[in-house]
Amino acid sequence: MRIVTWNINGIKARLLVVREWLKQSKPDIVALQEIKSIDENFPGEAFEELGYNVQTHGQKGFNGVALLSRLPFDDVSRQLPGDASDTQARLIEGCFSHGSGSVRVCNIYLPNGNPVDSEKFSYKLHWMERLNRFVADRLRLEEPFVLLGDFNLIPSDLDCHDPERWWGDALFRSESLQRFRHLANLGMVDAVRATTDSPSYTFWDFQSGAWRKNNGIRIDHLMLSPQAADHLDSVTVHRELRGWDRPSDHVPVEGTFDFALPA
DNA sequence: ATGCCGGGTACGACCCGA
Repeated sequence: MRIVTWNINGIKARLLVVREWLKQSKPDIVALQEIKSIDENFPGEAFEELGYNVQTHGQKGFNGVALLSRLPFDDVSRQLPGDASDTQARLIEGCFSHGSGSVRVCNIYLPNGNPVDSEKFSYKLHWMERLNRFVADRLRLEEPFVLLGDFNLIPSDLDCHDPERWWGDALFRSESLQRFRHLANLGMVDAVRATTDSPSYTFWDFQSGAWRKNNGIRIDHLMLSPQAADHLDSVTVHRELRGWDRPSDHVPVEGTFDFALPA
């Protein structure tokens, strides 16, 4: 089973590119972030035509996440628990059966948090604390659980072309990293770092020729429960898509799992 | 280079992203 995360930076602007890649690559489950669309305007039929079931958690103008799946949804939930006043659409989770069991896939668009002297940064830190409590609950289920998406977080110097330039940014500073590392301490495995020591950037800014200079960062992640990590075969960062016409600034990151085999 | 691009809303600039 192939499970993908991809921040598409606007479904309206990216529909042709996303459809073309899905036709070529045919992944099983796709987690999209920054759809920048309300549910009613999301072009679900364009993906149903390609064989996908579609669930969205949209918002006008900004944010918004969606799940596409060849497998039917057994269950869907939206919003991160822990703050009823939070109206930003940043999480959607689906459960799927695959013959020999089930997998839970949680798609997140973690807040950026800049500038760090604003309430945006405290919102990010509180969001991460809520996420950690949510993941701790999920891990008690002791089932295959894939937490994936745009984490807006650079895990280490290795994940950054120019660490000195980024250090201190909301994506790469101690308060953010401390909360991200808590996920690993709970037992969640970074799928890319479990399988490679190469930098594996997932984002290159539109500005300043960042792609041409390979001035990238790794901020889109698949984090796996032990029961999911035991079935991980490989991870692919589809960096070639950054060179397509009208690309997103992020590229798809894909995990391949063999859920047919016993752990 | 805390906005150089690119996308959103809405139709003229302004907000937002990482």
